[in-house]
Order: sequence, then C-alpha cells, then structure tokens
Amino acid sequence: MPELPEVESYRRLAERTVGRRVGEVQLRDRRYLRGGTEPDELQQVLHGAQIAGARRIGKLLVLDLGDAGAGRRLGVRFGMTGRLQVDDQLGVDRLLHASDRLEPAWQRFAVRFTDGGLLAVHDPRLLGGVSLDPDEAALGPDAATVTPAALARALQGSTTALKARLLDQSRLAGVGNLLADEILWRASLAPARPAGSLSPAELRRLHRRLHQTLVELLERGGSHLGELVPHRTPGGRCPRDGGELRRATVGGRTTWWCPTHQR
DNA sequence: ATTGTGGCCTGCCCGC
DNA sequence: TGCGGGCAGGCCACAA
Repeated sequence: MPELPEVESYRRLAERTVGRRVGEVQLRDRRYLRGGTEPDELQQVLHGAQIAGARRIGKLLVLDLGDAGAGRRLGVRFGMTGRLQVDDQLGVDRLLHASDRLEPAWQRFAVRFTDGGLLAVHDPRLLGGVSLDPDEAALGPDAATVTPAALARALQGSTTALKARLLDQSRLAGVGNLLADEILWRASLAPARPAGSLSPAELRRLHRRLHQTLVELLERGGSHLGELVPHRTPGGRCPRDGGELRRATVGGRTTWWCPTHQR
C-alpha cells in the first residue's frame, strides 16, 4: 500500500508535469472528491492552470498551481490501492494488497494536459481521493526529515500505544502500517509500549531506525521491501532471532512483532 | 482534548 | 466450479 516511499515515487513522477498546462479534467466518480471539494470547483480551478510544483508531506501529494489557478493547490491521497500515472508511466510497479491490473474503470481522476499528456490516479477501492487546498497544517512533521527532538515531541506525554502514535498522521506524517511494524522491529521496541514511556536512549534508537528504514526503502522504492514484511504471515519467524512472530491488533491495525527482542 | 471504534470501498483468496 | 465470507488498511466521522 502506498506509504511514504511510494508517495515519494509518485511525487518524483509528478514532477514531470511541472510547467504543463491543464486542459480537460476527468472525474469519473464524484465519491473520489474529498474535503468538501465540488466537481464544478475542481473543474474551474484546474482548467487552464499550470502545474507549478510537486510536493509531498507524509502520504499527501500536493500539486501547486500557477497561472489561472495561482495560489491554489491540488491534494492527492492514495489510500492503500491508489496508483499515479503520468503519461504512459506508472509510479510504482507493485503494490501489496492491490491488484496489478489497470482496469479503465479504476481510473478515478485524470487531467489531460494541453501538450497531450496525462496525469491519472487509479484506485480500485476508492480509499484515496483528491481535494483542492488540502489542510497541510493538520499533518505532523514528515517522517523522512523529522528531527530527533520533533519525534520525541510527537511521542511524549502519551499513554497510547507507541505504534498507534506513529500511525497518527497529525503527529508524524508518512508512516503506515507496514512501515510502523518494520521500524519498531528494527528498533527492538514493542508496538504496545506506551508512546511516552521511551527512555532517551530508546528515542534515539527509534529515530535512527526510522531514518535508516526510510532512506533504505526510498531507495528500494517500496514500503513492502523491508526485512520484516515477508514474514508478516501465520507461522512467520523473526529474521533476526528465529522466534515465532506474534500477531495482534494494535492501534486498530494488524500488527506483527517479535516478542523475543522487541521490548 | 485524547483515544478508540466502525464504516467506507472492492479485489482477492480460501474453504466448502 | 462457483460462491460466500473474511481480510487487507488509509482515512474520516463519531463516540466515549
């Protein structure tokens, strides 16, 4: 599913649209609109606008608009099965838990550029969506660049499960379920630990592993390419010490961890 | 305010 | 072979 590494791939792909002008806007299903954006407004703002930039905050892709749409922004969320296409190129090859097929009906939103190119979002399950002027302030610091101090602030003073806090996009933006399991596994921290219970040494370890994991997976281009992920399955064993992994629901999400070395 | 839960949405996989 | 149920989880509305 698209987490920070996938969305960063999408952002890089979206950079190809910078400087191009929007012609036709296609919204196949108005359920794909989020944040109160109306089809008419979307059409009006996008038509004739130029793409001025492609940014990413956590899992949110933001296209800054220029010219006719100056000052406005287009936000794209990918949910867990969303894919970005620019011209004839796809952002990532494979998505875990998502079909690799590209049914025309799954193309939920697209803009045609006046040069004949295309930016399209394919999303079988409609869990993603597009909106005008998304609330960027509602997101915490981006997980790829968060400082140790900011990470500590995101966790401190809370008794909720550490993993739940890592998944809270308003505290830290970009970590999804697979990444959370991978990072906690690498940091040797139990997912159900109270978020505020980490010692300074554990906080440093978590920050280092978070950073390391993101650098590595950004390079590999997918959140499913971690070390733990292939073992998140019944009977799966810890690749570090061979112990049987445990499965439970933490923070409302399926969670796999190694009770032997994650404390 | 914070935290937890259920619903959305549908392709896919398993067991009968 | 077909079918039904369960599962996947990002995000949001809502409840406690």
